[in-house]
This record gives sequence, C-alpha cells and structure tokens, in this order.
Amino acid sequence: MSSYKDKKVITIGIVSELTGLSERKIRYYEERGLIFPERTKRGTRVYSFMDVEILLKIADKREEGVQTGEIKKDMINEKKKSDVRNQMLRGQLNAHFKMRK
Amino acid sequence: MSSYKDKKVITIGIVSELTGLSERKIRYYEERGLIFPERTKRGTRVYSFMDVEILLKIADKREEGVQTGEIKKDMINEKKKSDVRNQMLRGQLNAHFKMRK
DNA sequence: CGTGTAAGGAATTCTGACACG
DNA sequence: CGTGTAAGGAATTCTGACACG
Repeated sequence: MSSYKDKKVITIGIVSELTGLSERKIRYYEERGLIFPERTKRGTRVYSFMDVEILLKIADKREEGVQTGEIKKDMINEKKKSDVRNQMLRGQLNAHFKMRK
Repeated sequence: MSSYKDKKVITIGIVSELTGLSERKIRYYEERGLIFPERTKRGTRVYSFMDVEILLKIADKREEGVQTGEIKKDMINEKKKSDVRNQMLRGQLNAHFKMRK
C-alpha cells in the first residue's frame, strides 16, 4: 500500500525547488492544515512526492484566487468521495468472494 | 521511463537514516564510483530511492567482505547483462513489428 | 488573509586531512 | 583499503515576530 510516492524524505529546500513555492508559503500551508510533513529526529520537515503534488495543486488554486480555507474544504470533500467509492468497491468484492473480516 | 524512484531529491542525512550507513561511507562509495548523486545549486548531494537501494546492496556486499573494486565490477557486469537482454528484446520487437528507427 | 523579511540559534553539509590498520 | 574524527566555513532549517494590506 505504501510506496516511494508516500515516503517522507524530501527537505523543504528541495520541495521549494520542485514546486517553485517559497519556504514561507509551504510552511504556511502546513499551518492551515493543507499539508502534513513529518519531522526528522532533529525537527526538520520532510515531505513525500505525494506532498509535492498536493502543493502543486494548492499553487494552482491559489493562483485562481481560492483561499486556503476553501482549498481545505475541497480536499476534504474529494477524500470523502474517494472513501465512498472505496467502501462501495469493498462491499462488492465482499459480496462476490464472500470474504470474512 | 523516469519515475519517483529515479528522481534525486534526498539529502545525505536522510539517506544515512534510510540505509544505516554513515555519511562518511556514503561519500566514500561515491569516491570509488559506486554511486552517483547529483548536486543542488549550492553543492549539496541529493540521492534517489534507487540510489538508496544500491547503497543497501553495497552494504550487504561489504558485510560479506567484498571490496569496493569488486563491487564495482559486479555492478558493471550486471549492467552489461541487462543491456544485452534489452538489445535482444529490442531486436525481437523490431523484427516483429518492423519498426523503423 | 497570505506572504515577505530580518533575527538568532541550532543542525547540516562540504572538503581536505590525519589516524589506524 | 575502508572508515572514524576534529576543523572551519558555508548553507539550511526552525520559530516567533513585525510589516503590509
């Protein structure tokens, strides 16, 4: 389930280069709950490629003038929709294979 | 052809954590031509997940007592074998589909 | 609200060298 | 040969704050 894409290994300077966003912006989006880096033992933020992609989407929305609060709502909504789809898929698979929990 | 696995974005401290190797060892293996990190504008080494995997293999070999020169030869040999296979595959595909260059 | 910046400290990374074996 | 370490400098990252709007 977990892959290179989700492994948090990229420091903020590299993420800044990769996304074109300032470190200030990246930290601010975290403050607003849009992105969730992990921390090394020493407290340095580390991001995944997935995080980089999310940041690029955030950058697009921000350019359109969408506020961080709106962006967060959208992201939560998309997650809900995705969860619902997964639940349905799970239900169908269970019905088909009569899997036990 | 290129993916997250090959993107050089991980700094040496993280690589050290990921592999359990000291930074000294990692730099030394580069010196001996076993690993090829890129550099950021500022000169900091950056590695890919593929590099991390290569380093783990190197660590195994070293534990077996294999010297860096031997390890390098082995790696070059494996690459040659892989290249030969790819050439053959390419040849068969070309013959089958009569592809032009 | 979103972002820039100066501030000071702590941790990171780099290179070249000496050490040991 | 392979790896540790101390050395000094340069670049990174962190936090909390002030600024502007």
